[in-house]
Amino acid sequence: MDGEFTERVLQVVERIPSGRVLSYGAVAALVHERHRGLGGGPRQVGRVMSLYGDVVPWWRVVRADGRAPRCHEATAIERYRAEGTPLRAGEAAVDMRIALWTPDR
DNA sequence: CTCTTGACGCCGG
DNA sequence: TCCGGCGCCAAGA
Repeated sequence: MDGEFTERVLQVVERIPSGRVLSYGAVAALVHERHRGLGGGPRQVGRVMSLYGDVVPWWRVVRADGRAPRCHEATAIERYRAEGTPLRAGEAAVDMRIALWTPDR
């Protein structure tokens, strides 16, 4: 791949269950939590997704307010409908209070 | 070395 | 809801 940070990010995203999501910030926090000292914030997670997102369920990583990643809303929404991800009524955004994944452990 | 750019986040207006 | 501003930080130019 590219670096350890990239690998850790992809690992986390890979484990997000169908129908659930994580925000960019949450992914960054998880990586940081499991590997103290390994830098990288939400923006770096977004960078990893733009480069290697095609090998993981990238649509399960959304912005903090539940909206899908920029310029990929259409495809993401399709996936949400396909896997039954809870959406906010009348909006093209995930209902974070229900869909936010909390990895056990 | 100094900008500029992002699949971002948060607060305020 | 839609801005604008600031923080963030790696990668390019």
